Amino acid sequence: MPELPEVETIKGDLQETILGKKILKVYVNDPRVIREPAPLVFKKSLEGQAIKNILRRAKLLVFELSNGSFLTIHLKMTGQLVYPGGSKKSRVAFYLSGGKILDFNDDRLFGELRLVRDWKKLKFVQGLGPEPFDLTCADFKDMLSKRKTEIKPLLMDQKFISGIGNLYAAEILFRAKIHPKRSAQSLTAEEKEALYKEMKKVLNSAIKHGGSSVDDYVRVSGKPGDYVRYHQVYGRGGKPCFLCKNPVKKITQGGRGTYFCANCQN
DNA sequence: AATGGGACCTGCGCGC
DNA sequence: TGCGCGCAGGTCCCAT
Repeated sequence: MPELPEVETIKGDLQETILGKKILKVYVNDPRVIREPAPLVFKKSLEGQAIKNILRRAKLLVFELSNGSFLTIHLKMTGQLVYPGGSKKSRVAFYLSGGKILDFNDDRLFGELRLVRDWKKLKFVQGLGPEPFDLTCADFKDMLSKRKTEIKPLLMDQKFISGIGNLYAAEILFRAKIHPKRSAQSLTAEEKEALYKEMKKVLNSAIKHGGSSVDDYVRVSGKPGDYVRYHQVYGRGGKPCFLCKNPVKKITQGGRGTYFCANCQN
């Protein structure tokens, strides 16, 4: 599940491999992933464009093209970008200058590709909350004080703060020793500060280790990210907590699985 | 504002 | 061996 660290890793990988290359041909093998414009227009408009820049906002990748338009890619759950590619299973194949192929793979077809004039005008982008690394601790504390909702779903709310998903919300809360069902505004000043610090630490460390390869996520090279070995709770239901040895619990919050240690997180 | 559910999808692991 | 089922979670959308 690509979250901020995975998408940031992919951005870096792409910058090292395909930045400046020209898109010669686009093969849309499954039109369902092309959200706008119509798949044939998407293909024809992209062909001939060079990739001038690659950005990330929240979990969205943005390619700036030579004619000033933007290709946006949201990997959602199972999307992958692989280079050099050439898989028969690719949903979209981009033939690049230099003779190699960039594959967009996506088993579950949740991914979304768009070609737009101005990516910042996308409704999804307009609704995004601040990037975790753009926030001061004071801002963050203030934002938390105004919300009564449970802290874990709130961390995953892209309108509140952008880039954190189910996996990193669990890991951050464990390290901050905060129970996932606590109301945001019930947190003490110390807890809010711990949450802010651990949020940045976890995200930075995950980026440094190339993200977490659970399920389908791989780096652009096809190799896994390394951060799974630092996971404390995610995916460890029933296994002993690394700190206190009590079994890690799994509950459902907002329809999503939440892993936590009921002894260490209060 | 908050909360809960369904929808979009497919691959996987489970029980039988 | 194979079948049916539930589950995985990012985002949108609707209902309450």
